[in-house]
Amino acid sequence: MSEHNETTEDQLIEGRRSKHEAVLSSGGYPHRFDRTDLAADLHTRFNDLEPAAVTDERVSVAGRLMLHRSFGKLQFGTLQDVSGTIQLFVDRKTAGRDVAEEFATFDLGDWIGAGGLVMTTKRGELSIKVDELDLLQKSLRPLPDKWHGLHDVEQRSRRRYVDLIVNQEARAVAMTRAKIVSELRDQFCRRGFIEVETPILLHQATGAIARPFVTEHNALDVEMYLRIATELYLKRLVIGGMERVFEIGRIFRNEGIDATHNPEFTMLEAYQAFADFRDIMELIEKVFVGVARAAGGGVDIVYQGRELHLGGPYRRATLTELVSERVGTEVSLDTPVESLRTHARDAGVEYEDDWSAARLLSEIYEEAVEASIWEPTFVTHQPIEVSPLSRRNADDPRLADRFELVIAGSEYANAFSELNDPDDQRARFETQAAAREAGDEAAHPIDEDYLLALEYGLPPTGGLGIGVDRLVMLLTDQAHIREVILFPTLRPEHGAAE
RNA sequence: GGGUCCCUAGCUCAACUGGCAGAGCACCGGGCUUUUAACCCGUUGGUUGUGGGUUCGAGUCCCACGGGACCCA
Repeated sequence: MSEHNETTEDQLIEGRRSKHEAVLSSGGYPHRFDRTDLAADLHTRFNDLEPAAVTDERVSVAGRLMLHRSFGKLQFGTLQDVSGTIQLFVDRKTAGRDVAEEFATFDLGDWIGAGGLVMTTKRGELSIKVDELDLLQKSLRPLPDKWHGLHDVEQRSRRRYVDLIVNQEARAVAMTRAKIVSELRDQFCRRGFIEVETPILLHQATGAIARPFVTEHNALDVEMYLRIATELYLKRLVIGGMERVFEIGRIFRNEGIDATHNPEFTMLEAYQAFADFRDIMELIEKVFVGVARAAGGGVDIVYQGRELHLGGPYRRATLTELVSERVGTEVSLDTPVESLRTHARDAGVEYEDDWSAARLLSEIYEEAVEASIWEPTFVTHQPIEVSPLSRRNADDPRLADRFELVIAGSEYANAFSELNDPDDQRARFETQAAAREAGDEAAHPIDEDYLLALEYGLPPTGGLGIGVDRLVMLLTDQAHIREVILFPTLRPEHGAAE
């Protein structure tokens, strides 16, 4: 058909485009297509069909043409739909010349619809004996290598649609993520939690210790911030009497990008009135078991080549216990700072001279302990200094009734008995504000409106936050967050504007 | 922010210490009635990320820029 045989990308596109234009000038593409079956359903339904069988079952399927094999008068195609693949069998003799010739003009990647009888080949491959074909939409661009697919990590992220077309793994992760999120929602709804939506665009970024994205509202002529947590709004709702609330939402933190951080990520936060942090531990154990099952792997999984057990109960250990284990001797907030400095040094942890015992302990934990925890562990009773929104422990007010759930060396959940004393909360905010004054941009600002709300009374409440992306990584055995986010944040492709 | 490495055909990858840019897939042409990444035969396809420099000669060496990967902070 073409007089020149050039095959740069433009020319590959040109060949497809001329077929496309031929379709347009002869009436165009169908606006819809009646499909009777998904590929996967056909495989289930005709599982028992013996080789070389032809049924009288007429079906129609639709999807993308992924492979094409031609034998002169016989053609085979692999059609991929959302559920999987099914083979198309085109016999010039039975399908007719028109159908056979049309099929031969299709390019890999084209969206097609096909109708015919269900059959199996001599080798037993379930197929459709095609006698009707529709080209639903041409793909003007060639697909990546049919065997190697698309490997380039950057292109897989930038053109996720291509990744999804050619890489089965990418599709599986996306599907599993959807199941996980759906199961999370279900787990909380089933327990009487009400799903809510709180603002993303705020006058103050509160509820966590992180740098926000800044934007502006034109009509109000004010600077605004994208939320860094949903925490304080959800607690306002508990104050309002919505005793159990949760939100699964996008959170934005203006920080670096690495294997476990994307500037926008998904967090689930839930708050339960009349519960404390110990109740929340039990809740999380149940939720994680349910979610692991929904993800299809069960509670005993393998993450990055190593076994991991998500069936509870999980180990509970205080932060000071874990640090004591690490340094080989009993330490606590009462250990002299000198001695903690020595332990820090021995553990290779750098510190500043003005750090308190609390700060030294949490630093040793973060730098020298957390990464070595493998099986799920509730690390409890963080110092108050690093927990500005947590309730104090009744026995030792220097500690928070708080925990982090650590699995495979990273944090999957953060939870606590919520601080509901408005005066203590004000004092904590003021401490944070002082740190902010001293140059710590990420320190928590004072949220006067939240303090006002607290004065109306927050009942004793347990709350939690779960990093959904990391949970998906865990359950899909992915080492990088970009693999579980369909469109991860990237630099603009052709350099930054300006 | 610091360090190391990578960018070659649409895709996946080659090209010894600087010496004629190549293969497989895809595409195009031919053959083939049960293939499974079909196979066989024959073509075609390149501003080696961009811009400079060194050199008789640069994919290869140097500099800058763009994008990416990994490690560290």
